Amino acid sequence: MGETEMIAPGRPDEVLPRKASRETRREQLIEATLKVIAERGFARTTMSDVASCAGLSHGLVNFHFQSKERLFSETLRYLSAEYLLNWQTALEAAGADPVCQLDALLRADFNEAICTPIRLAAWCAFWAEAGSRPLYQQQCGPNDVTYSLIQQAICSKVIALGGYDLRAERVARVLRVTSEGVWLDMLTLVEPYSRDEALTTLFTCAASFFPRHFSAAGMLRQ
Amino acid sequence: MGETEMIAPGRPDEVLPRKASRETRREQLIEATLKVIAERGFARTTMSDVASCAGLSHGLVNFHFQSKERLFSETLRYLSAEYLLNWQTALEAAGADPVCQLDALLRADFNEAICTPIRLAAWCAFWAEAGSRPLYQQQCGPNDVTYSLIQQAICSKVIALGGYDLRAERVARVLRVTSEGVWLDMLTLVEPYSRDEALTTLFTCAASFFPRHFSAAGMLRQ
DNA sequence: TTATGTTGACTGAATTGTCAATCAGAATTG
DNA sequence: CAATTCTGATTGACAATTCAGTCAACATAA
Repeated sequence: MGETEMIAPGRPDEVLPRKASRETRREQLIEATLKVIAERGFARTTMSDVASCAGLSHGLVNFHFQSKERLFSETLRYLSAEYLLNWQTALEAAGADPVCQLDALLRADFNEAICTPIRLAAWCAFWAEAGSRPLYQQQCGPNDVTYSLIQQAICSKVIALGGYDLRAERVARVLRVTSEGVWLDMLTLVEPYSRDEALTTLFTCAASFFPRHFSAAGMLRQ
Repeated sequence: MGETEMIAPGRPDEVLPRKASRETRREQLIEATLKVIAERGFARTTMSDVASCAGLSHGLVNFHFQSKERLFSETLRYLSAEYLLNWQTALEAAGADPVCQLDALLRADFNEAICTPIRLAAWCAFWAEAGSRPLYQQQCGPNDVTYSLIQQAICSKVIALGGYDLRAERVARVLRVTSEGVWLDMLTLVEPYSRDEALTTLFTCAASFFPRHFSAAGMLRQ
């Protein structure tokens, strides 16, 4: 009887039932993929690594995803969707004030849930492959464009509101790449700084564009 | 006389002598490695790809470099040294004025010789592997630290000179990551902008920190 | 029973690193 | 100046390994 497959009670997240639903397994394997990419790099990530990281057998990966290519593709889609949901949720919670919205958007990138070493490394790995495979553009192109447009629109409003003499497109671009850049620092620097310092750096940048609305600590009370 | 070594006139760089010196071959193979990494991505770069891209046989790669790992290591060292030389040369030519120095440093990253699609893609590939291998820190760590310190020192001088109320460390960091970020954009964006627009974006950032010394077009005449 | 998730051994293909044979060019000699 | 030797770069076949993808057998929940 079930004796052989006794699941230790009290850790439902660690030990999954022997047979899990399709969606559960897929997500489990995708999380394992992110982990392995972060630990071993894209080039040395094998299907067996992913399977054993998830505590499953090799064959299952090809059962749930049809190929390695698809596994990576779905992993990127997952990462991109998560990122999208994160900033859109933050934005909705910020209300109608453009300054609050920009503040929320900038903070969103440093949310504990998505600004983790594993996710940072995975993002960078996918960026690196962007040039040689259509994968990145396919999965992230539209999301990236949406993000840029929204951010630019918000910057436009802040510029109009404060009477600043700035080009929204470039300001938005600087803020976006600064955010990406401090992420990268956490990967490449020998002595990385904290997430707090990263966020402060980003706000230092925002404050220099919008000195009457932001400081290095974030938005100013109006 | 040298008759036997007649190189077809007009293309001394294309047709190499059948037997070339150690250094020449190594450089040729490293350039091929950069090209292949850019075209096919790190994960799908094989020794045979590199060899055939250089127009040489497979075995030669292992003859000149001992292993694939070493080939990548030497390639990164080459890239890093080239980058170092580029900004140091630009800095020396800029003279003693801190504003001129900062202008030169920012422009250096967009030098035609090093800001090419191939090199951009290769850098990003190495960044992606930075987390999982000691390779990046070994080859680039010291150079990166040197760059940061110099840039920070120059920013300090500009801040003092102009009486700005800014923290040099963070300003330098923002400028550095903005430069990296617009590089990345050229790789990941569906419709990348020009190198000119990239440089203008960087100067927009500098101008917001140092409005009395920089504009979106570069340093201002004093 | 039946559906379907799961396993692990197996296969074929790709790839890294090795090596003996080859060959171009420089040095040496006649 | 030509013939010869010598050095070391170059080649391509080969062995050993690794890995993606397949599949028949098995397990489990309904």
